[in-house]
Parts: sequence; structure tokens; C-alpha cells
Amino acid sequence: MAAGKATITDVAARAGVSIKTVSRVMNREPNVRAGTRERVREAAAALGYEPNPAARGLASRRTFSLGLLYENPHEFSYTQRAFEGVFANCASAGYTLLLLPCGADGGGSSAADSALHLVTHTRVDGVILTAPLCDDERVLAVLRERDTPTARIAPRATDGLSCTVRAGDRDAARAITDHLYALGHRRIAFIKGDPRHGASAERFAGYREGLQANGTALDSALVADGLFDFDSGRRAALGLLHLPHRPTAIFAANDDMAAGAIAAAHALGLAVPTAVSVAGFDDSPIAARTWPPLCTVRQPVFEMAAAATGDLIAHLRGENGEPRHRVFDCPLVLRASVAAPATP
Amino acid sequence: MAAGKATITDVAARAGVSIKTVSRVMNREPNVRAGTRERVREAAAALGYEPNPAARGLASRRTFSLGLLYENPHEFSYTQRAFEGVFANCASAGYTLLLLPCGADGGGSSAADSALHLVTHTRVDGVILTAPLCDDERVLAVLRERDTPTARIAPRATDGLSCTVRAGDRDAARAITDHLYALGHRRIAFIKGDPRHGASAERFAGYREGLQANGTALDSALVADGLFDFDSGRRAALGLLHLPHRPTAIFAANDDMAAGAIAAAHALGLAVPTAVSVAGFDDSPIAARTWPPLCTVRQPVFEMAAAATGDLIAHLRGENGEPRHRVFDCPLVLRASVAAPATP
DNA sequence: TAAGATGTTGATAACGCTGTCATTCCATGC
DNA sequence: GCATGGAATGACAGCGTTATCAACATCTTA
Repeated sequence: MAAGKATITDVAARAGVSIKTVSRVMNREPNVRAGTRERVREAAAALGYEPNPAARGLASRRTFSLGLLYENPHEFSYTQRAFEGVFANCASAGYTLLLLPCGADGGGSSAADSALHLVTHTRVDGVILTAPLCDDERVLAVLRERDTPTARIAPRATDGLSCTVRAGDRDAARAITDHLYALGHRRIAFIKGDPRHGASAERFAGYREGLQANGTALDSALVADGLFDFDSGRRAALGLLHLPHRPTAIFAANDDMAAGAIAAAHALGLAVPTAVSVAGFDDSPIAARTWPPLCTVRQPVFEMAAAATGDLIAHLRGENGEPRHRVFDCPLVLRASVAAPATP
Repeated sequence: MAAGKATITDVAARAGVSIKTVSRVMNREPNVRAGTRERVREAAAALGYEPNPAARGLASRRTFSLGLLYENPHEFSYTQRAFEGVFANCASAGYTLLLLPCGADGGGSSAADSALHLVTHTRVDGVILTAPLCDDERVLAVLRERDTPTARIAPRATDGLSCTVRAGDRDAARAITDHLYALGHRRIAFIKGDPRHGASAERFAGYREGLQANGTALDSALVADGLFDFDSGRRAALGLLHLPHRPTAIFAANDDMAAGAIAAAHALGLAVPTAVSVAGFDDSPIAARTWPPLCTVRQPVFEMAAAATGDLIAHLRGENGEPRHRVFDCPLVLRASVAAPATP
């Protein structure tokens, strides 16, 4: 249970053997009697023993780590841009970066479960969480309990314990909405993002604010659910574009869904932006690769991730008292997928 | 010079101080006379001393590593799919993954320089190289010199020293070409990939083989240079589509360039696939997001990366004698961007 | 049954660094 | 000239594991 505390000596005492025998069992070396092996295994499990990698590395002159060397590629996904930002600051501060992918595909367990497992079984000085993991109460509880300093990227809300960085989602969504309105759009649809991400609510709020400020009532028929992925965006847009009185503009809560909306328009033979304008959010690589290219807002993911990392390291060094909270501006990126509506 | 060998004791002896003082200097602690600090710095530099992270971690009860926790995102770039594959095998074998991004943006130095630096200053048991780094002679020379076991993903050629995995680029390119020919295309253009990648030459060779097998002469006017990125593909396609007798199909050596070709066709008012067919290579996420979606071949990047990692770890454990070399099949993925040419 | 060959276990010394605390040095004030 | 105190330095004991090698137990074989 109390992982991170028990040492090989404790296990040896409990199993009634020498530490060397424990070492043998842990390293799957041959020449250990089956009964002994079993007793050691039980003792280790009971104590929640995990070998200390540093001690192991020091004694064995091995590192148990592999390097993955790759050249900065052209294609940057959101996650990878975040990697780069985190890494940049780790390297310069002498920290090593451990990647901990969490996925439901690793068996029957949820992402939170694998996150828990990783946090519990990997010794790290601090943890950086991306959405939606950064709002998972179980993950946060474990981190708090173990006093692991944490930085969160794009969390739903700040707390007094972890550093956070986020984008000014609401303002940026408001800016997109204002821009569409200013061009003459009056029927502006919205495709929501994955509700597990805090950013989804913020972006929707910005959209509503924009409508309200321009004196337009929210038409719930023009709001569709999405999950931040291409296909959910495509399907949502298909629904919106089949409406009897269809929208003249679709604002999707991220670029991937907006790309799906463009595909939906193409599929229905509706030209973008002539028949319908489409706007996204993020300025991810896909935004420059659709036809027409996507009007969006630029989220400075690299800078956000780098800042989160810097704040976390400063915190680990005891350099700043209260954890910092930063908000980043997202400037409008005007591209051809948005234009004034055709005058009917 | 002899990095990886000198210890704190050596430095202390050379500088004529105690190891504790060396430790102070290395950790930038206060209360060290300027002259002393300088002498220690010089001694450390002369010996190429780098503190041993394991020893440091063991003594200080810190890990000097941060965890980056993220949930398996929808959007997977080639590089990220490779990450996942590598990581999957690292985790199950008890290895830690160190990400070492190499870019020219880190100052005036080339990617190879930063790779060298990382390999030299980071202690890892083994290294996994992706293209085009895996063919850089300087990087390979350093790895050989330091006897660092290596796995290479998509190298130009195999050697007797490192494990390699690659795709059956030539056969797959041949299959695409055959497919286009079978549909009736006779003027099939090709956009080459980045010449630094071994795969580029292989794919071009597959294209030529395909033409030849179908009794078509290679028309050099129909071959354009590209660099694997969207914009080079777009520009190359623009040139090809402006040809007096333009091609009826464009085969780009990867999906990103093919997406650029589709954008170029759109820009010229040419419908895809009616006026021109477009095929790519990789089955990267962009392939399903273009309009129309991209006909391509699927490169099993995750599986390739996982296999490379597995082979490397087996090698580190001394489980296999000769390094393994694997080749992965790339099945055709038929999508709407390719159709029979319009009969003129 | 004894001698040798294995299989199994443990005592103890590294591994290379940092933390603690004692010691030395030097400037300052009286 | 001599305390006084803070700055600079060093001696030494761990940190938690693996490696080495010796000791002991158990099996073979003649």
C-alpha cells in the first residue's frame, strides 16, 4: 500500500531472507527455490515494494531508459506541440521528461486508472497534466495525497495547490462570434467540444456572450454536441446543414471538428464559404490543410506548455511561494473559410 | 573528452579540492569562492565530467524527472504514433522512455548536432532513431563509438550493428501505381519526398517499377520534387497541373503532400477525382480529413515502432545474437480521391 | 558412501553522489 | 592584538540497490 517507502531490506526482513535473494527474485534471476521466490513475492506485494530505479541504476551501471531521437517533424498535433513545450523547459533545467500516455486501450481500465497506476509506480518529482486528465478528481486526489507538485494545462478551474496555464477560451470564442456577426451572419451555429474538457464550456460561454452582446437570441437548434474529433464534427454539421432554415455560419469548438464540418458541407454540395462559413479553434495543423483553409484562433500551445513546466520547476526548487496561474491570449487567424453570407 | 567516465572524485583531484566542493559548484550552491568555482569548472570541463543522475538521485532522494500525463488523443501524427509504439514496449519491459527532440531551432546547430549533444550528455542504455536521423553518419558514428545499442526506424539501409524496421515502401508505391494504371490512368505524376529520407528513394523506385511493368515510359516532366510537407506538395502539384498536357493522376510520396496537391487542385478549380486523381502514402490522420478523403497505403507506424523497441530491448538483454531487421507490409487504402480518369 | 557437481543463500563491498556537521579561513571591531 | 562570527571548505556517513565471492545444502555418480 504505502508505495514509495518500503525498501529491499524491509522485504527481506519480512520474507526472512537476505536482501540479495530479494534482489534475485525482483530481477527474475534463476536459482531461487520456488518456495522462497513465492515468499519474497508475497512480502514485496504486501509492502507495496518497488525497487528504487536510482539505486538500481547506480549499482548496476545501467539506466533502464531508452532514448527516442527524432527530428522536429513538420506535422504537429496539439499534444505534440505540448510535448515540445514541456521538453524545451525540462532540458534546459536539467530535468528528464517521462512520457506517460494514458489510454483506455491498455485493457479494460479507464484513462484515470492508467494515470493512477503510472503516478503510483513511477518516481517523478512532479507531474504535468493535460486536459481532460487535469480535472480528474481521482488523479488529483492521488497527487495531493503523495504531495506531488503538479502543473495543469487547460484545467476547468484553478486550485491553490497546482500551477495552471490555460487559454483565454471565452474571449477567443467571443472574438470569433463577433467576427462572424460583423460580417453579417445572423444564424451562427455552434458545435460543442468534449464536455470533459473545461475549455468546452468556456468556448460555448464565449459564443453565447457574443450572440448576446450583438442582440441575438441563442437558438438551441443551432447548437450541436461534439467530442472534439473530426467525425463528431462532421456528423454534427450534417445535422445542422439539413435544418429547414440552415445556418449561414458554423463555429466549431476546435479545428478538427471544423474540418469535419467542411467535409460535411462538401458532401452536401454546399460551397465554403459561399453557402456556409466555417470557423474553428486552435490553429492546429489541420487548419491550414483544409480547403478552403480554416478561419480560427491561435492557441499558443508550445508557449503554454513551456510556461507550465517552468512554473512547476520553479516550484520544485522552492522559488515561488504560491503556484502561478497564467492565461494566454488567442489571436484571431483569418482564413478563407469565413466570408460574408450570400445576400439571399 | 571521455564523457561518461570521469567521476566527481577525478574532478576534485584535478581541481585540488574536496568532492563536496565540486558538488557545490555543480549544483550552483552559494558560498564557494569565485576562484575555486572557476578551477572546479575548468577541471570538470577538461575531464568532460557529467554528474551521474542515478547517484545524484539516490543521494538526494530526488529524481530530476517530470511526468507528462496525457490522454491518448484523437489526433495522431506520424511521430506521435511512433511514440506510442515505442512507449508501449518500454513500459511493459520496465524501461523508461526519454524523448530527445532534435531541431535546428535550438540555435545555429543542425539536427545532427543536437542529436550528438543529447546522445553524449544523456545516459541511456539504448537509442531509437527515426528518419532522417537514422541515416546520419555522424550520429551513427558516435553511437558506434560509445557502443550504444541502437534501433532504427525507416533507415536507408541495414547494417550489421543495429536493429531496423522499415515499411515495404517500394512494393506499396508499386501497388498504388498499379492501381492508378488499372483504373485507366496513363499520365501519372509523382511528387518525391524529402531526399534525406531513405523511404523517398524507395517510393520513387516503386513508382518507376509500376510504370515500367505497365509498359509506360517515365516522363520526367511528370516528376516533381517535394519535402514531405503540405506546402511543398501544394507547390509541386500547382506546377504539374499547369503543364500543357497535365497528368490525370498525382501520386505524392506522403499524405501531407497529397493533401497539398488536393488543395492545389481546388485552387485551380479542378475537381478531385473527376479532373485529377490524387493518391498519398502513410494513411496519416490527414488522409481521412481531406475532401475528398485520400486514397493511400497504410503504414503501420505503431507496430513498426513497437517492434523496433522490442528488438532493441531483447538485444540489451542479450537475448538475440544478430540484430533483427523487419519489413512491414503497407496495404492499400482505397478512398474517394482516386477514380478512373474522365474519358476525353 | 564419499567425492564431486550443482543449486541455493548470504555477508559485504562497491556504485557516485549529497547531507550533515565539524573545521578552517578571513575580515571586522574593539 | 585578540576575540567574534560568518564565509568557505572538508570528512564522512549514508542513499538502496547489484556484484562478488564464499558458504552451505542438495543431488549425482562411481
